[in-house]
Parts: sequence; structure tokens; C-alpha cells
Amino acid sequence: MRRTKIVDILNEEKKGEELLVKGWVRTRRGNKQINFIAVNDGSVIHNLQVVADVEKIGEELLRRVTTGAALAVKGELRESEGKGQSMELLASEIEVIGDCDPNLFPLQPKKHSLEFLRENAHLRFRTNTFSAIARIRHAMIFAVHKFFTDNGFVNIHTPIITSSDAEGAGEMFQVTTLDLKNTPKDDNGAIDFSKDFFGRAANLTVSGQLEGELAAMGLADIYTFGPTFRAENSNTTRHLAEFWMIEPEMAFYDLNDNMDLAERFLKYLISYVLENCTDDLGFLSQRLKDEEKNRKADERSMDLIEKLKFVLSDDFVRITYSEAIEILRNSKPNKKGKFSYKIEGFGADLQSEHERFLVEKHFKKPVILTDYPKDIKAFYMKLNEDNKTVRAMDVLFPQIGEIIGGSQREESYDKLVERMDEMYIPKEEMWWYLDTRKFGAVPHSGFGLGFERMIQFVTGMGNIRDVIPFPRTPKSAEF
RNA sequence: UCCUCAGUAGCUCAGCUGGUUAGAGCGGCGGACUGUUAAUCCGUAGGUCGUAGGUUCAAAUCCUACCUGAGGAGCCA
Repeated sequence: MRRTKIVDILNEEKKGEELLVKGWVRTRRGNKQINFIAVNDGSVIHNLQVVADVEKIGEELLRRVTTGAALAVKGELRESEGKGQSMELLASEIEVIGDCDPNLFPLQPKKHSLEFLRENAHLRFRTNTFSAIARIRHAMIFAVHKFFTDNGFVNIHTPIITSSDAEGAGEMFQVTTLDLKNTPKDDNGAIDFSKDFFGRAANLTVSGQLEGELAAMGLADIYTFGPTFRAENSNTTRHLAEFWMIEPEMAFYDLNDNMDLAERFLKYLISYVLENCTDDLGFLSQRLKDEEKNRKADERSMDLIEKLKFVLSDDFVRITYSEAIEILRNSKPNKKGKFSYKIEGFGADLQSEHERFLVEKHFKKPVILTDYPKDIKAFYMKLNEDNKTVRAMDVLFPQIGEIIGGSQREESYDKLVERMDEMYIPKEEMWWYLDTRKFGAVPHSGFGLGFERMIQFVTGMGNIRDVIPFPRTPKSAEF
């Protein structure tokens, strides 16, 4: 007999059928005559209630039906006599596939803290919250590929190991096969990487952008979707040392085209999840509501699903950095000295408190900031005519902050070289990048979306370590 | 990396202005209950009070260092 997934039982008319169900026990309760077993098989957030006649199934076997144990249950699907569910499986036969010692199994049929579950990341797929997040994460992975495929983009696998250390996106993890206890030295006493595996120093990538640009200069519209590594000692709820990034790069796109695509892309992902992950979103939404009960009324945030629909319904606000500075300079908190960092005028780097003010208080919707001062942005961004600002764009979301960073790229060879000199970027190593500005250079643009931050927004999870199965952060690489 | 807070039973936490034998709820186990929904009721076991040092007649409680975790900041996605 073939096993039926619980998701299919709930979605299809199977009343009266003899079925085989396999899954893990969430809870068992009952009395001497009858037991109720909540079984979950990961296919859907809902459990299937298995009804076991104690005499028929046997007390001995039911004793082994503990929270966490794996079962195979044969029985007839029928309408439930109880109230909490419409269907239930009346067991004719139960097999314990895998026992689970209730004294040792860490997960109990009760609420656990997210911190505790993080320490038990190997088992947290058994919980409602994490199975919901995992299914939503999967749906979004699919939606990313679908969006770009439908729009004629080509997916490019950019290298995970790179030898370029000029990308400037952050501290890098070194990759080496040298014996760390006995590293070869050159004449100056420095480590001689010519003896290393690649014949040069190598790192884990911090961004696929530069290679993505190469591909866009032939395929026109490409995107990458891969792991990215930052060795920054960042200890926050929105940073990981290993995270997944989506980086589209488009030839013939200017900054406006870039913003249009970014907005359309984000809205597509949200609407895809709204349409396809109704049950899981509903669960997470309720979870947040329960959590918010402990908070003061004015600190409570919008319902998760409402919040997602709200983002879809409005255009994102698009303003320049200079306009944002003016708004902030004249804002109440700035005048009253409520900001930790006072805004005086052009040139200031926006702090999270300022971004949050713009998004959550002033506009109350996602904001795209453009045309930042060149001094606080990367070398490859296209210089504006004012010679002061660059065609950068940051998409700011409530709670998350910067979810997308992008720009129109500098396509002029001379200007790019000038910027690299100003910022001490070694040109020799970047000959291949500069080549694209020599041979048929065209205006082009792109952006990077932190995938986990997007999942945070969609699931409402406060800590980024809870939206990736096995988070890598400073001092933490368990599992 | 900086600031703040926390670390006591399997989990969530109380005890902390030093003073008998360290508590509760949940979970586990045993029992009761003819349909339960985080079932309910009765009983029961379970602790090197994060680690190391110090102060004291006496430390879960005070001090120092370290480790771990959380929140915020910076860096960014």
C-alpha cells in the first residue's frame, strides 16, 4: 500500500478510503479505551488525528507512541466525531517505525523559545514554526526562478571561490590548503600564496556581481542566486556569515529600469507566497498575534498578512538621498534631538534610525533612496553629472531596513579607472572587469537582494537565524 | 567590535538588600477518566544554581575574569 501525504488527505475527497499514513507523533492523549494521536508528516502545517482503540491496537504498542516517534498507520478516513478537525483516521494497524525516548527527546508538546530551538536546529524541522518557514522558503526559491524565467533572464552560477579581493563588500573568509602550522614564506617573510592550491590567495565570494556583469555583457539579462560569505563580526538579528543572495544584472537598463524591476520583483515574491502558502502564513500570522499580546498596544505591529497585502497595494516611494536628508533635517525627532545621530546636511551616512523613520513613520511604506554621495558608495556605481552623487538605489523595508542595494554601473572606462584610483582599488587584478568597458560597453544596472531578509519580512520572523535552517554566525557553526 | 541584559530541574521562570534541607508551572514517569484538542484530575522522580577564582563564620545571592545566549549599535544584504 502506498503512503498518502496528509496534505492530499486534507485537499482531496478521500472519505471512506483505506489509507496508509506515515509521519511523526506530535501528541498522544486519551484514556483506557481510546487514544488520539496527532501525526504530522511535514507536507502541511496541519496534523492528522489518528484514533486508536486501545484494545484493538494494544496498550503495549501505544506506550511506544510518544512525542517524536515515527509511525506508519493504516486505517479508514472518516468524518471526525470531535470538534477540532473535520477528518480523522480510524487506525486498524499502527507500526512504530522509529521509537523516541520521551526522557531524552528535547522537543515537548508545548511552546519552546526560539533560542532553545536554535540550539536544537537538527530537530526544529519537527515544529510548526520551522516547517512553515521551510515550506515558505522553498516556495520563494521557486518564485525567484519563476519570475526571472518568465522575464527572459538567464541564471548564472558565479564562482563561490574567488581570487579577487577588490569587491569591497566586506571581510572575506580565506580558502587555503596550506599547512597553517608551517606556511611557506616569500623573501619578505609574508605567506607565499604562490605555493597554495590556486597559486594565489583565494577567498569565499562576497558577491557574484562582478562576474554577473560579465555575463550580462553578452546575455543581457542574467541573475545569480547563490551562497555568499561575509566574515564580518556582525552580531545582529539581520546578519549572517553565510547567506543567499539574488543578484540580477541587466544590460541597457538605467537606474529607473532597475528600480522598476526591483519593485516588480519584490511584489511578485510577496504575491506568490500569499497565493501559495496560505496555511503556513496563517499559522505564522497567528503566532505573531499571540506574541504581540504581551506587548503594549502602541508597540504592536500590523497583522502579517495585512502587511504583505499593504506592500502590494501601493507604489514604493522613490526619493533621492538629498531629498531624504531634507525630510530628516526638518523632522521632529531631529529638531528635538531624538536621533542619536543628528542630521546636519548633505554627506551624512544614514543610520538605521533614520531609515526606520522614513519608512515606518514618515512615508509608512517601502522607500527607494537614490543618488547617494559617491564617497559612501562602491567604486563601480555610475557617477552623476553633479560629480558628487552616484546612481545608487537602496530599497528600504519596514523592520528589515535595507533589503536591496543596487545601482546603475559606471560603463565609462576612463571614469571607472578614475574612481578605482581614488578608492585604491588594484586595477591589475581587475583587468577582466575593466575589459567589459573597452569592448562594446553599454549602460547596465543590477541589484542584490538578501534572500533571508526577504524571508524575514514575509514570515515576520524577528531574527534572521530562524529563517535559514543552519545559520552561520560569529562563534557559531554547529550542525 | 562596542553598549545593555541574561545564564537556577528536560523547558519557561521565581528565589538574588548573603543565613536551615533551592521552589513553581509545564514536560517525563505511575495512576484515574468512554471522544480528546497544549485534555483534565491525583501522585512521583528530577538540580555541580554557566566556568574559574576571590571576599566572608557562611555565597544561587557580593566582587573579578572568562564562556555562552539575547536585544541594540556599527558594517551591510
